[in-house]
Amino acid sequence: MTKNLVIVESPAKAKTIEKFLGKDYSVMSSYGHIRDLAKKEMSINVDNNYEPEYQISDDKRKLVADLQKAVKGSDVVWLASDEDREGEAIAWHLQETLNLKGKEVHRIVFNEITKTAILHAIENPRDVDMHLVDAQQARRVLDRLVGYEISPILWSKIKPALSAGRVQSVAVRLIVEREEEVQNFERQSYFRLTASFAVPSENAEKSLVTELSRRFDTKDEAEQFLRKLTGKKFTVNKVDTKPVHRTPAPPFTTSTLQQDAGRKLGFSVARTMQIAQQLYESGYITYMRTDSVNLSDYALGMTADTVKSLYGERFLKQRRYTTKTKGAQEAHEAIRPTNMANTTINADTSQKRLYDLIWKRTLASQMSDAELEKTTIEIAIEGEQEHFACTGEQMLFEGFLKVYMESVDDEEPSPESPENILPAIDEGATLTLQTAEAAQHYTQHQPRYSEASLVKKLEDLGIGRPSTYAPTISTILKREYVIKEDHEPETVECIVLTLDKSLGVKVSTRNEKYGAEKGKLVPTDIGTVVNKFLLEHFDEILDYNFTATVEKDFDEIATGKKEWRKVIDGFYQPFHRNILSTQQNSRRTSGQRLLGTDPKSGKNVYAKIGRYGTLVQVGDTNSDEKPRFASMKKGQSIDSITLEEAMNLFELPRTVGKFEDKDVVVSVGRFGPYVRHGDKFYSLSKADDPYEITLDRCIAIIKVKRVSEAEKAKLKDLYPHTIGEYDAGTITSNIGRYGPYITYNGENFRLPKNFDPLKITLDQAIDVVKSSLEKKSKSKKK
DNA sequence: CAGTGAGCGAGCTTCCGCTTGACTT
Repeated sequence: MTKNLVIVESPAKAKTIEKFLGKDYSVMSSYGHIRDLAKKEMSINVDNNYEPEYQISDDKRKLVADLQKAVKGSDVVWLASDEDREGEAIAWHLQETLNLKGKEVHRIVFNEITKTAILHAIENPRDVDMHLVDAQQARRVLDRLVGYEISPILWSKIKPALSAGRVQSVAVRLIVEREEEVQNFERQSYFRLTASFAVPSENAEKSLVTELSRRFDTKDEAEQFLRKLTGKKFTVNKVDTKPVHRTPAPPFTTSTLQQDAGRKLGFSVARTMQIAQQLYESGYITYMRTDSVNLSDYALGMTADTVKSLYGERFLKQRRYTTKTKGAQEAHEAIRPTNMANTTINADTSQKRLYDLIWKRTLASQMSDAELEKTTIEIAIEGEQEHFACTGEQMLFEGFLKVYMESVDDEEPSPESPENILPAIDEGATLTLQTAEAAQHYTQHQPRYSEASLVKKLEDLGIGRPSTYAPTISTILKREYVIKEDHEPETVECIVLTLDKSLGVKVSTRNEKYGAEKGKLVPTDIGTVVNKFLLEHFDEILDYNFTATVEKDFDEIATGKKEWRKVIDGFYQPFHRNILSTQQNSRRTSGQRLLGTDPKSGKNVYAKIGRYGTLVQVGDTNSDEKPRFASMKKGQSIDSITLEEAMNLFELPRTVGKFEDKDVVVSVGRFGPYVRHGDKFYSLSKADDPYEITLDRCIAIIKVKRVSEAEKAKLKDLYPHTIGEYDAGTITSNIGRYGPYITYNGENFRLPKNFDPLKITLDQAIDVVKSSLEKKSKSKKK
């Protein structure tokens, strides 16, 4: 009997596939890449034709040993990693690493996890495609060269531990440039003229709210026009009705799921991915890292059945979507429920909500267009070129809108509500003007990027992959290139001109709110300075088209038209010369700004980036006397800090007084504001201001901390608490860093939430031990 | 855990893309 070993990338996939194949097949997972360039150094031998030095990743050693063992006991090995560049490389690394000599080795691919697809794949094996592997090697080597050669320049020229890369540096650039636009934006005022007309109808009079076809720049123009309306004749000169269709959005990809979950559920990109992972592992949805909008035949059939049974044939329209995304690799299907018959699932609230979104989007993608009737009414004004107009929509057939409406980003106008029915009206009818007003409005700046809209932009540029969108955001946040910020709305007084039949034009004001934004990405000083430095010296890498350009080369490597080492050499030679000259010739950059002179000493005061963050400095660096330094507070920035604010920073550390014969000193440290009393430190609460806090308040803080410490010490005396004796010895309870736990026979078991570690009975404790041991043995079997 | 920032020099930091599991006190 032939023994077969199939290796896939994901363990959840392995589990599913194992069911489809017979006893002769065992399926294991590689958990993604098993080998990579060593982390420590460049690990690319530039002088030896860019030979990469690969190393089994630390966390994969045991796995590789297990795989090797499995290979030994098999006759045929099937490398079934994903059908894309990275998947091909994984297959090759497996081939290189596992001892496959004497074994029959095949490369197989399937992008649909069904029995038919897998059996078909096994009947059509091939060899590892070295051209595709080389394209991946080129990608990997390029990214390492860029990241590991530019980053050290930043350490020496700006600040240690900074980083640069093909993806992250462009992400930061987008955010910096958007912020510049926002800061340079000057809002323009304009006047919108609206009027309502009485429309006679059977029962009661109805109103028709319309807007003038022209907007005015100034109040005078608006007022003039408004005045002209009195006594004019208004005639309906056009009632235009035409059918419109709306088409559903394609099924979710990683990027569109992140966007929709962000807008509709308020999830961060990372949270969406975490919950999607849980849904995937529970078998509720297909793979969540994908750039494909494609649905398998199986999924199409299943979704069609669901549409028919829930809404009937009339609502069904089968559609196949094709991707327009740059550089998409489409190794997986779109994100969809594994079983459309699961209209809802048994899970926690977040999982349910995300699943619901995926289910609805999938269903809607296979439903009929919504059919609407769009009506435009135009009302001519006697003797004027301008006219009033309004549009309405009436739903004739809901179609997919029955289940799902795609949300849009805040940069786009929100979709009109599908139902806005206008009163019946005839062309040529004369209408009576009810009210008219001209209201001032202001133009608004472009919205700042949210996590999800940044992902969308990166995807449009072809930068980054589904598996890296979330990590990229966390990297630029971790480096403190950008922060997430809320922006309070600004209240602006707007002029409102109302036409009053007897009195003419009445002037009043109305407050409007502008510029409110939540959870948007904003660059920090470091982000801005690093971006400027990179643009000045490495504009090629920061170019929005850099990735697209190198991807073309990678494609040519993949088709065998180019040799990967030559492509890399063509890039590296000039790049490395630039690295050397930048290191040699560029000056240290600190983003320094002169704020003014210290009123006391007359010395210069600067704001700049230092080794540990942004700071203010009094006195010149090269003068005889050592300058004084103070760290900036959270929320302050080089661009916006004033001289006065800067000088205030020097009031710390501040001696507030004496307590028990020891100095009480207030300051701000690495971990926030604190009080020091002798050699003991006490954190200040958020409400306490280190510049204002009194001695009494400091003493109170010290005393409270002492009491709580004493209580903790007392509590500690109670532990370890003896619960009782069992088979192998005493069971005790304790409280550790991660909450209450019990110890038995040298092993620790976490205590479920509803148990009090001091009151738990012996029987309950034994239960906890037993059930934990059961769980452990189960997971071991897996 | 609660400093620092110049300069000296040790030793450290860093990329993108593929995948999940951790198990402490």
